Amino acid sequence: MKEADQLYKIRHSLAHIMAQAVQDIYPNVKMGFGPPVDNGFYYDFDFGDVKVSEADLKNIEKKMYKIINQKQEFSIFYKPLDQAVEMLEKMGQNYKVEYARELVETGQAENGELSFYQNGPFVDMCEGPHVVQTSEVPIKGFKLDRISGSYWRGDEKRPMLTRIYGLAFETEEELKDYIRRRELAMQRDHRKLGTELELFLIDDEVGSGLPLWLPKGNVIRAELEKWAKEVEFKAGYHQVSTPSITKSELYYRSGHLPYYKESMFPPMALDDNNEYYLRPMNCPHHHKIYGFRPRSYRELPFRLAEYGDMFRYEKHGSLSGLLRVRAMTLNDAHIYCELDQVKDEFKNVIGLYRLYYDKLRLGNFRVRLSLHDPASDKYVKNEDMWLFSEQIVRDILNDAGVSFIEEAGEAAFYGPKMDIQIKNLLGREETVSTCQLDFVMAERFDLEYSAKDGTLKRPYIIHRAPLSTHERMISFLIEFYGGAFPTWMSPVQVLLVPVNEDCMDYCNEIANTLFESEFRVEIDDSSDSFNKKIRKGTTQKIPNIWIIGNEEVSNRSVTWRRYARQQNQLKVDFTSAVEKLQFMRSDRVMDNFDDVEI
RNA sequence: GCUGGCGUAGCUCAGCUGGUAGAGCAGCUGACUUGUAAUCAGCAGGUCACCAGUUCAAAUCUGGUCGCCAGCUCCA
Repeated sequence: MKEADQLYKIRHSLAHIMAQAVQDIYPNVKMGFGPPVDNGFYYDFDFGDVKVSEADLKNIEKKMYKIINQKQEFSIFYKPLDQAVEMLEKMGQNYKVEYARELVETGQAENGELSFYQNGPFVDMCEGPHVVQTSEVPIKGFKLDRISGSYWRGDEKRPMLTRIYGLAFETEEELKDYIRRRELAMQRDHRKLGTELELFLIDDEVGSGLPLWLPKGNVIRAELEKWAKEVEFKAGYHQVSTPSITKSELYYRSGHLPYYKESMFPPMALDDNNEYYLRPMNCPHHHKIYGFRPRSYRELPFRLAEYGDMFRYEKHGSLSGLLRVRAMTLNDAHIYCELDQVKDEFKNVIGLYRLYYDKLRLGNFRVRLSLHDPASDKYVKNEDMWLFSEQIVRDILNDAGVSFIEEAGEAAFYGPKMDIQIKNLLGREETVSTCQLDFVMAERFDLEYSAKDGTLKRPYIIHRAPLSTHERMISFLIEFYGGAFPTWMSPVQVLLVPVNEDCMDYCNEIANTLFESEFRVEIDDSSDSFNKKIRKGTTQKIPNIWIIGNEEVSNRSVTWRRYARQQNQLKVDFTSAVEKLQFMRSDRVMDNFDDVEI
């Protein structure tokens, strides 16, 4: 959506019209920002002591219809700062005054003049553009959606305003279509599917953000771990295991205390006069393994991998299903290497990302080069090192042909990152995977190696987690696959459905054979009807249903009904059916997609 | 943590303006043994999130606590 687009103008104009309607109903309201966004627009208001809730939206909408029908024209005028401030103050718009001053101070106002848009009696400081007349706004193409809080200027220390979101499209059809799509998307919500498919559980008595993985959900974790271990073995990683708890000293050394304290659970005091913390990250433990004895350059790159459990104290309101949790297991590894190895190692990690993402068919992401912010005290103070290592990562990404955007203030406190950002089905964007270049911890932990020239040098450290945490990765996979996993990851790989009792012997024989080959197989020998069994297996999104009737018994075959291709069943003899299944497992075939043949 | 909303059986939900709870699915039992998405019947399931208060009477009204949802802040 570009500024010149009609849709942009419509949404932007609707924000004004909504503010106008709100001001009409609540004359003392103060306005914050009101921009167009992806699906519509929003406007932030300070209602003072008046409580406004979703029940009030209808009323505001009605007012908006009236304004639109009055065919008011949008006109622009300009004022220098002092006159603008005077006018805004007279209007009681103190938030706008603050912003006007800032625009002029930072030179964002052209010729020091601020632009205002007026339609009817309503005036708002604004860059535009807008539609010419309110009649251009499709009266059935918008709908006030929801209401929420939002800090002024996104700063939690400043007042909380009330944000009203509206949906807006060029036609009523598009609006309805959007709402329909959103409802459909809700069916794939990982929290809903997690319960329906018995993947995980979050229990109040255990605690918010502390998921319990049910037997079926744990299969998915186990399969990802198995895969990661194979891949990491081939890539020269060593697997290690370290405890989830540590003394505070480790975190004073690493700098997590105090840098990271607010994201950590409070310490446990024990009678040995030490404080113990649940670990929020695995890195320090791995650094200790590196530092266990003197290292030689011959050992580098030295790669330590662990699916490590971590615990972070996330603010209550930000927890969400498996997407944001307080206990998680990270596909973690640390690569200790020389400076001239950094490039190759980082590129190899990018190779791993590509392997995993291609296989899982995760294509809808963006890559972010996360840089430090010199103005923030969140980061280790060493500007030269920051610029140096940021340039290394930038060069690597360019060399590897990765397209990315750069963002300041998103780095880890100890180094720049390459982050993979994915949007979930509600449109919330999160970092799934991250790869970080660390120029700080080696010194903090006094990590060294004997270089070829006999001197002691500090290794560089690459932190990487291509498969993310199980929690976040699996939440994306559930939503992306709609709960239908490929055979190799699926909690139940084959469901046998006998047509009648005479088929049971053959069914049991098949089940035993598959079980002996360590396939997850079930027989539906319940007294349900045949149709019901098919339905049950399908709603559980089991990838393969094998139907066994008299015909299959007599020629030792199976009728193979794939979840992804329910209309195209295969008749396969038993021996080759097992062979196919073996291949689907060993090759990790993504048979949950209907373009995949088996 | 902040703003707003919500909280009834395992799940999805009904229960009008206060008169101490109901359905479908799931579960259990029995009958039916079925060729591609719900066979029939019966049984069992809830201190209506929790704690106070108002009232003769609270799932319903008020306050608080906890939890969930959306957004903000923060982050894998």
